[in-house]
Amino acid sequence: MSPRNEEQNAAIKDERREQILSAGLKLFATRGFAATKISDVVKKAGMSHGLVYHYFNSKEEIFFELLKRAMQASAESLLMAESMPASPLEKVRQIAGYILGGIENFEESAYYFLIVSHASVMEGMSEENDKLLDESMTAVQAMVRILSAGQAAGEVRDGNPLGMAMVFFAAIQGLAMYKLAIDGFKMPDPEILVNMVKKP
Amino acid sequence: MSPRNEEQNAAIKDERREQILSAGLKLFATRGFAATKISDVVKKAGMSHGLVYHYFNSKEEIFFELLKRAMQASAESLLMAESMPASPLEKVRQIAGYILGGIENFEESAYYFLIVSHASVMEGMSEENDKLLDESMTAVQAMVRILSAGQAAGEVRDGNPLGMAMVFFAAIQGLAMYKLAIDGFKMPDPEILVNMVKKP
DNA sequence: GTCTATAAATCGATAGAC
DNA sequence: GTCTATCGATTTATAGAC
Repeated sequence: MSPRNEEQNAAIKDERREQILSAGLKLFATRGFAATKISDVVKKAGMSHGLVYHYFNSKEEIFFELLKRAMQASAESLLMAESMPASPLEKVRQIAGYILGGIENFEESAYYFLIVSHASVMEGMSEENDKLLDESMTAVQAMVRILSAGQAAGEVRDGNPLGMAMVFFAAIQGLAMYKLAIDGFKMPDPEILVNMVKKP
Repeated sequence: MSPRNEEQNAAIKDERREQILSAGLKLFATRGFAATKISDVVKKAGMSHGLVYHYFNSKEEIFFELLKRAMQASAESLLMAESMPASPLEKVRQIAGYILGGIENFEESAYYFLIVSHASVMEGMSEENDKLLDESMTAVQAMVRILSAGQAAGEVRDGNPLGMAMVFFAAIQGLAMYKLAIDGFKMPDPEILVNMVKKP
């Protein structure tokens, strides 16, 4: 029988890593870092204890990789929405609809939002973690730019755009939490978030 | 030397319990239940390991007592605001200002909000815990009544009052998290939350 | 590459002295 | 009422066989 070549090994390696990350995503999101046991990840990923440590050096490393992806995903989707050909208020509407829709349908996005939430309140983590958290401001800054443009266009209320952006994301994080915590919770109309910033 | 009487013992007992609860409040709020070690509580409360277990039977019992207080406090303050002689929209304004002000000044209220957040995403806890969580709907229901009255009075936007109430509380929970997580974070203008429900 | 068995460290909780 | 010492269970991480 022929030995596996390097490409096949690399493919297996990627697949196993994704299995672990996929299992970790849901567990870390719903239970938090400390409350998630490696044995939970092992069980959900359907592999042995030792194999997880063959692909990741520690529990924190798994969480850290997920956090990195969460940051990148949120920053990218915000920057993409910002670059769309639409009015500022319409961009806000699209962003709200996109994110709340993703959470409602239990897509990965909901879990990623909660990963960020948990990371925010974790203290004493690696310096790299804190560095990543700073990057989370990319999405906030994009929203601030959109709201400022909306104010210039007379579509968005007067007031501090940063304050509005923070309330916007705070509400989304809180709603993501409710979605996981409250059985049968239905996401509210995204237009409620739009109304918050829409000029009367 | 005279022995302590029962009243003095009861006073000591109350004081020690409060020390433990006060330490636990901040730790559970900022780190979550699983990530908070009894040794952390011991250190912060300034007493021995064994003494904590003299006053509480388990780590969960400490958390549970705090959750009970959090639920009662939020329900009471909402019901009190509801009974005030003011227009529905003005009640919303007062509630938003009161809660955000409390969080801004790092009063206990911020920690209590996060206790509820953590309890929401904890699974496999005691049945009593779940029962308490149901009671958290008292505050939501009060807000729904206020918003409905506001709609009848033409002060509040049309739309599902429950959805607005959930976004309202979700935003507050998210902001409480930011306050603890982000160094130097300033609470936004409560009027942003009022704008969300105010009829144009 | 994958698994089982186990080491090493941590943590919640208890026992018993003062 | 309070403390120190320790048990017992759990959990992260590693070692070594296949």
